[in-house]
Amino acid sequence: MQNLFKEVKIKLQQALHDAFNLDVGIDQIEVQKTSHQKFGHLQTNVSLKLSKQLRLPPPKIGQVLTDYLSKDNTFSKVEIAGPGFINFFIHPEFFNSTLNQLKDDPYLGVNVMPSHPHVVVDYSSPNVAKEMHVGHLRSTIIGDAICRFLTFVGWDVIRQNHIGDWGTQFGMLIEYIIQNELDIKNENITKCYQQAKKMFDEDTEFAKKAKERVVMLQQHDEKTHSIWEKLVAQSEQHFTEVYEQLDVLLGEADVRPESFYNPKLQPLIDYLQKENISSIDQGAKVIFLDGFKDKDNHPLPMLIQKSDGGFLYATTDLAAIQFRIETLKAKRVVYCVDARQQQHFDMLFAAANKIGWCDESIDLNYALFGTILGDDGKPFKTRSGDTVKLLPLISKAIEKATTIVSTKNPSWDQQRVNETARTLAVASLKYSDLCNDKIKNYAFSYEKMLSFDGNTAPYLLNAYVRVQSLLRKANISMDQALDYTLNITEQNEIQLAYHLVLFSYEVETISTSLELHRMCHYLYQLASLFHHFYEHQPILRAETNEQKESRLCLVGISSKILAQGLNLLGIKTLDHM
RNA sequence: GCGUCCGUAGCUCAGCUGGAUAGAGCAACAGCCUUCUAAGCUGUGGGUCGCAGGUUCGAAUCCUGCCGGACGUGCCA
Repeated sequence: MQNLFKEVKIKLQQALHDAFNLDVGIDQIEVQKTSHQKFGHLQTNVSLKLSKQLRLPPPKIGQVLTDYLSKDNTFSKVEIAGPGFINFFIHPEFFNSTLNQLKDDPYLGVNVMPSHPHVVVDYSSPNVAKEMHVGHLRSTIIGDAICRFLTFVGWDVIRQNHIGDWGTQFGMLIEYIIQNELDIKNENITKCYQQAKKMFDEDTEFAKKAKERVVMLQQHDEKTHSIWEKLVAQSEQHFTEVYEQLDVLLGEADVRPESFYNPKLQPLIDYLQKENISSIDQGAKVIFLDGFKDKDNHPLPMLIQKSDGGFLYATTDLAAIQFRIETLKAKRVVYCVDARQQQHFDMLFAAANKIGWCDESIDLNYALFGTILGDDGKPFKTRSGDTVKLLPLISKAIEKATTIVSTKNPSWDQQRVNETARTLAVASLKYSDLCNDKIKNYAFSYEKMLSFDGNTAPYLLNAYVRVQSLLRKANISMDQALDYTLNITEQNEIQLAYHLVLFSYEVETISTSLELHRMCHYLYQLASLFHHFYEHQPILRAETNEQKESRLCLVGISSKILAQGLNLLGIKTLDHM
């Protein structure tokens, strides 16, 4: 099924050919939504664009095209307007037939890729021996939604959780644990880590031992390695708990930690040296890349091995990108990372190109996001200035949602309240993060995200709940509603139907651009149009049975698309609230 | 200094590859529940799109230069 824009473009292409003997590429024809209902549904500016080429004034071109296209029964009206726009009014019959087809399509009109190329999505990436905190929230939520979109349109998605489980910090932590004879099962590892860090900075003797411990870890010293393994296992348990709480897809199979790449680093460095891709500068091994400058305007290289022989995060990222391209056969790689890392990844991609791992057919990209801010406009912290841990943050959202749900439904038992509140809280956390352009910083607020007014998860879920309630009252399932024949006639039915037809276009656009907030705005608009329709058209009390069935069908399609859209964002729906 | 990103209503934000009179929500005010969940709907007020040029039939959008803010800028990640 073509999306509506493309369908109209093809018609225009044909019209230009027939009327002016002019062949124009489909990509050069612009068709867009009108800015105003009174201008119809779609408009094109081709007559303005082609005026010079055809050596005719825009209104003249517009008139010819309008006469030609008026015969097409897709449109109820085609008119020229303003300086030469052509406005298209779509015939309700078109919406009826399109939606009657779409309702049985599991992909809801979305064009699914015929082949299933591999895409690697790198996201979440917490660190072992540290609790997950607010800094991991956006990567986890955004990455999860991206995976869901890409899977839906046909990519073979390979999730990669690049866990930080290696490096000097483990030397000091393990040394601290051994010296104090601690059993890590009974310890707060975050506190141990802070203590170890403090000693490392203050006590030179301890620092020396910690550095020796790093070497022992790398050499697989049995005692050292077994403590490390326990630390990793304990942390992974914590990560799993967070992922379950957030309903994200990440599991143990998606973990590919830094330590996995460790054996590959020295051979990689040797290879790059041998091939003269890297060089030695100021005692360190580096790759010089065009276009990167330091603060003195000198060439800024990517540092891949320190002068003491140690590796850096660029080294591991380099090994990882090679693995993803060569072993995982990725045709596309998406890094869901903080915008502050942009330059690092620009260098990484440039290096991958320079080394020759990828050609133009491989799309290396990032989904950059801004910082979560508190009420004060500064990075979100606790009152005492500490980083906000994820589990308490989720708990607090659930707690606030519980109050809201139990107030509204005093007769519900505790379990029902808890389950509903959990879904509502997680939906709110995710939606408030996803609904703004991700490159921008955003202000975190429990009150706003849990509000039923405006562009929020509760508002959308409520629209869905009203639909479910309606279907219960009609005593039919959603599938039964979809079996009815759609036959819309009223203005607010047409507005809603028009919006529903555009779902496929939105999904396809987002799968390329990764502008997840577009889906939020699409769904918000869908919910508004639905509420509008619901308030103004009787459904169960429609005048005729045919009208009632048509409206139930429209309700069914609306709810199906609403649920699918939310699902792509990683948000679960509710039947009652 | 250089680089990246951001600047749209009092507040939080949309505005896609340039298109007609720049849109939502919150907050403020005024209406609508014997009638499908009023956690909803309807209406009113509120703007030199940071500033100045340029390109264009046409600029919030593209280009250049400023102003303001955030971040980055070789041995942390």
